Amino acid sequence: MKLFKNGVIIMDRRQQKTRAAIFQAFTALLGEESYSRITVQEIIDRANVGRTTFYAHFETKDELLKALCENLFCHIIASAEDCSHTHGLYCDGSAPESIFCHLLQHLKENDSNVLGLLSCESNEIFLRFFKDSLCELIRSQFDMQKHPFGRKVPADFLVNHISGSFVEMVLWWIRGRMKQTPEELDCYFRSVIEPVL
Amino acid sequence: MKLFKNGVIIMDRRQQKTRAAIFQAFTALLGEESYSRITVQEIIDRANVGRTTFYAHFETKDELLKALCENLFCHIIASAEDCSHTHGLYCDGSAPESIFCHLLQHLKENDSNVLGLLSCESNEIFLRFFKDSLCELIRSQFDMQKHPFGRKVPADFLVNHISGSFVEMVLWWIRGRMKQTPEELDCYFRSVIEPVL
DNA sequence: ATTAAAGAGAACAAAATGTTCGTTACAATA
DNA sequence: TATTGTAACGAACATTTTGTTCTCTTTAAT
Repeated sequence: MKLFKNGVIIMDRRQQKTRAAIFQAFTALLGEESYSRITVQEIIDRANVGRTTFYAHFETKDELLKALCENLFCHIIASAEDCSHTHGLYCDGSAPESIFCHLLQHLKENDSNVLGLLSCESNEIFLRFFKDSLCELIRSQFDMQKHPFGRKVPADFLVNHISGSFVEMVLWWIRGRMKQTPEELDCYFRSVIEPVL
Repeated sequence: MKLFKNGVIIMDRRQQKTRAAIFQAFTALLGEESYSRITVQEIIDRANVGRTTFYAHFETKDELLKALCENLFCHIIASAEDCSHTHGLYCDGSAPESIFCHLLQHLKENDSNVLGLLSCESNEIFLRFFKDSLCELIRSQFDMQKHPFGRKVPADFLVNHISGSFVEMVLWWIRGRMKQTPEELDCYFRSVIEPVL
């Protein structure tokens, strides 16, 4: 099914196409009904691929979901990592280009319809995935810093607090139809996070 | 199916039993496999009720889930509401009996196995439900208070931030095998929340 | 003791799952 | 360009799950 070359996975152009078609169909369906109600039949009908083809790519619906998550967040997190290398987490209070602002802007652009998935009926799954990625990102940046709360509160707790708050904020933003700009949101976030950094 | 008396629902003792049996079986199954993999057949086998009986109580598996959530959190939130009436949200910084500490202690006691559900594979569903209940509770307490952030950050944002942070903390606590006492956790939470109140 | 309702259990159609074929179409090589 | 491997097709299939419809029995409330 998959060919390996120099350690990286090379995909047949056909595979890429069907994979993309399945992802797209699945994403669209998630906007229409809850995850548990979506059937493989619906997916392959919309994606216009054969039944066998689907099962050749994904063992189950759950696997498809997982693969979609990985696809989605690896991009957004990678670009945030890039950003954090040059600017750091929140070292200087006045940095206009924080990771968080960067992430929010990235979300606003909404490539590959992350927002659609984060606001669909079954968004909890994506939220958890998003948060897990975020935790890793923040942790890698965090232990570099010395924080005054060092003894009072464990660093692990703080990493979770920051990631969790951010994800919950994004959810709040989306549910409120995204009336605020990324910059406004970033300002809110700094207000509640910087006092504890 | 259901009899009404003075506006409240009165249940036949038989109904109560089967309902309880179904809830219990469902809860146990959620600890063993993911929600999407659980079948109605498994539930009725474990609960030892007939197929017809199940569908007389719940239209779908999703409805059962929803009913379970409502059952779970109405108790825990009601007792927290009680507590908040006497002590307020976080008015005085040294109150040993905050809503949050109360909630954590309540969770620690773990009646009706809330912790099991919050740590099972499909816990996202319960988390959202928990957070929604919490948001309402905090909102009802919050707008009574005057907070210094009044202009800088919307109250709505703060309510979401507090509820969200709390839920994320509980999740972190459970995932870390609950090594901290409710009092320790409450202390952590105050450290990150009181600066923004 | 009477009555109304709930559960058991079997049987059923319809839908969804997951697998196995042989055949066709295409993509990456030489 | 010809060759070769393999992805996709599609039809057919057994199996599982769903949701409904019966009849009959048991139980709770009064």
